[in-house]
Amino acid sequence: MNQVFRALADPTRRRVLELLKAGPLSAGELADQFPVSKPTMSAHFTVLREADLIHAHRAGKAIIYELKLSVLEEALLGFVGVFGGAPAPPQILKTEKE
Amino acid sequence: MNQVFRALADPTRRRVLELLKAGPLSAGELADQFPVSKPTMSAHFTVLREADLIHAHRAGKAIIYELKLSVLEEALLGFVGVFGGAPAPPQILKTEKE
DNA sequence: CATTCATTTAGATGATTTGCTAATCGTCTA
DNA sequence: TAGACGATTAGCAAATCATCTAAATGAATG
Repeated sequence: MNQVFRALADPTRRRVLELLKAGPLSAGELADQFPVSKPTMSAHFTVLREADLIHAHRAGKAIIYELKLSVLEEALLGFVGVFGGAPAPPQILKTEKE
Repeated sequence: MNQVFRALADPTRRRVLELLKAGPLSAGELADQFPVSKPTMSAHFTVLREADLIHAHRAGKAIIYELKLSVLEEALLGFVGVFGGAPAPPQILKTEKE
């Protein structure tokens, strides 16, 4: 869980997760969305992978990343859950894609 | 919001928030719970204050800290909420907003 | 099988973070 | 008003982080 919060501390990495929520993308497709070099993006992917927030697999020359939504939700909701007090958090925002 | 995630990236600071959820505590009472020096804890409090996650007020010699639960919940639930199902928000890659 | 393409690894650098000790700042109290 | 007390600020060292360019790797293709 510490690694999840570490990973989430960087805006670039949070944005990567947001892009990935729409569906899997290759390292290159992701990198194209940011104003930093590909090696830098590769390092960000490593941090996200170590936090178990994304999963990678090779498809030909490309490497495809996909979001592990349940890990993200469990970490964040789990932490917020500790603070059970005020307005009850709606727990309905699970995997309701369309 | 970036500052909130930055603040949450450190385990000591997350633990401070958890201790504070039970009620306000002075800087010294908080510091007693951790194996680091008081100046170091003071620096952590500064980070939490800058993220607007805690509020400080003086009571005699002591400085009392209390959790701002709504700020924490809004940041975390707000972020998790983005992962509810809607398509990726069109956003420009300039990183950072505040 | 040499080349090209997608991505990662290596190695370096400047910025930021975390931690310390020593010194200082407010506030209370004898 | 002089200490004592709780906490913060100053100043510094060590570790980590985000970033870069150049080089290496793995897989497809002519």
